[in-house]
Amino acid sequence: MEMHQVRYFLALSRTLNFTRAAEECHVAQPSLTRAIKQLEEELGAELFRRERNLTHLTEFGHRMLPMLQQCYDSAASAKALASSLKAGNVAPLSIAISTAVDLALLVPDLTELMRAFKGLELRFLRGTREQIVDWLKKGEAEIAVAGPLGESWDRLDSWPLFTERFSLAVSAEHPLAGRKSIDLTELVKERLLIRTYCELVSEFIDFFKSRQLQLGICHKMGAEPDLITLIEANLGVGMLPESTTKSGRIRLVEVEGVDFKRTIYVYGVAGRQRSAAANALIRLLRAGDWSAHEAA
Amino acid sequence: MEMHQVRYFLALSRTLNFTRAAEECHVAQPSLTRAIKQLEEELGAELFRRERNLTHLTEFGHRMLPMLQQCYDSAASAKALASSLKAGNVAPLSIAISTAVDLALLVPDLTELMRAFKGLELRFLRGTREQIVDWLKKGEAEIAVAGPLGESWDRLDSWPLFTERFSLAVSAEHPLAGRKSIDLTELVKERLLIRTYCELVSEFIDFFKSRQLQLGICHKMGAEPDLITLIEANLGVGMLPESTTKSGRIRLVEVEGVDFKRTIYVYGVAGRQRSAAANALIRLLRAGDWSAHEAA
DNA sequence: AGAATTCGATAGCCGGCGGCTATGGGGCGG
DNA sequence: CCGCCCCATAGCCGCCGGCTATCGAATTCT
Repeated sequence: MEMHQVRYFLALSRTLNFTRAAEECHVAQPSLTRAIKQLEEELGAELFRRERNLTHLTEFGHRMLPMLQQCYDSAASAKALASSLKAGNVAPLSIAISTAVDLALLVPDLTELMRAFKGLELRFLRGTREQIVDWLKKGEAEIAVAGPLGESWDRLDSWPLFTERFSLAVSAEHPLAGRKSIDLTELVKERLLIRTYCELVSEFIDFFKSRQLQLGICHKMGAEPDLITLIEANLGVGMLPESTTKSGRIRLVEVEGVDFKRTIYVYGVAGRQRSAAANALIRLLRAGDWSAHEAA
Repeated sequence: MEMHQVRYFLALSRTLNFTRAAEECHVAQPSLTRAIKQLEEELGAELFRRERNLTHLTEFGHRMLPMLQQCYDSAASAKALASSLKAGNVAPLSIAISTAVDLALLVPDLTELMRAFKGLELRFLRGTREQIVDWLKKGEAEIAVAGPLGESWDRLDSWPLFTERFSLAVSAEHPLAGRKSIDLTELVKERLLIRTYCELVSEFIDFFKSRQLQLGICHKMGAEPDLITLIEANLGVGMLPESTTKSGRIRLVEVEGVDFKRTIYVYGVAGRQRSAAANALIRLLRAGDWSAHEAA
């Protein structure tokens, strides 16, 4: 079954006249006649009853009409959507963001971006390092914002934005809440909430091992807001990057002897064309003022 | 946009590998490559991002996928339905029946027909003489059962079934109910219900005119059951063919001097192939025993 | 009745398009 | 480093869908 046969069939089912249907399709009448014949042969039954001025669809043709109509319509709407996409340029911008990065960091630049690209549609993908690299590879995300993604893929274009310190976050009701700083050994006694989604989590664990320190009971958290909730409820404490938005019911405490830092990067894929919006966002992020978070 | 391009596109969007998609479609890889290129050119944007083992749909390709899938699916289901129709032979039989003919007349033969053609689907069209001829012309009905359709179309194949008399039907409460026969002049004083849908209605009117008789107030009825209802309610009387099914609350009275008859025919269209079921029904009807209705 | 018109089918020609093979080039893995 | 995998390109060939011309039959007009 070929598309032109479907087109001719639909025209003929409207006009019920081979000559006029052919005109409508801008072909000669014998071409249309032959196409209909072929279609009938392929389907195994007559579609039309030819009777000069009484030509009409057979019962069989009647049954075929809706499906062939749908076939043609969906092809037509595909073309229509294609040209509307090209005209309106409504290509959405997909951004992968590490679960360990606070979206609030991007808000000012996203606001600016939306001002520049009216009607731009954003799509946010949240996940771990592995997922982010996968999304970039498969083109499901055009750019990504995350901590270090390692050497997992050499086609990553990366631009550092800023480097920030971690510090201990505790509930306002927590015994340590009033302290300005504590010692590393004090931390071990606490119920520490592990940010399993953090790019540096394995380095973090290794850090304790290298100091011969045994961590106590830890909850493994899968999302930053969940972690914040538990800290607020005083069910644990957590080492949080300073850029993370924290509520008023949380206090920050410096931990002596821990000089843990992370760098946030914006990533793209080398050798892959990016949309104008994606390039603009990269430019905005790189030009942004990150001094509020920058470690001394 | 051609069907093979759509087919190749769908295969490629599954495999994400030009070589394997080509194998799936049983064509050489360059053929598929070219087809995809053409499709992309027609739609005005790239459908795939070619990256060896990371080849994937672009955002644009993602948007096109559902519609092209639907396009292909509906073509496929058209073919599927076609072969299932051919195998199961479930072509419905469309029968046009005059509003003036009681369906009960056909019931015995229809019962027999259904026994012979298990799973046969019937479609009944009810209408006036003009509608019936139109349905036959346009192929919307394969056969028809009605009174005389006139010389309106010379391609009508017609077979008479029986000829029957008309007589006067009145309510059991009507003054004439007890009478065996009345004179034509008595009829004129009654409120006569006119069967506008009857093939013989104009002949009927002409009959009165030719006798110089002025009809009184008449209701114009559009359907036989409505007419029966009004007679039962004693809101009028009607000249009904004897084959019409009447309830127990209706009495028949002969009208002297009126020898009005109608013949019921089964019709087909000359030079048009009929389904086996249609031919069988014609045969059944012609072979039927109509003596119960036949005028003396 | 005869002429003109309409409508679909047929015959036959031609060019383009979709099929193929062979091959190139570039990136990835052993 | 070699070989393989994957896609693109070049170029050839045969089919298929386009066309014109024409016919036959049925319908309409004169």
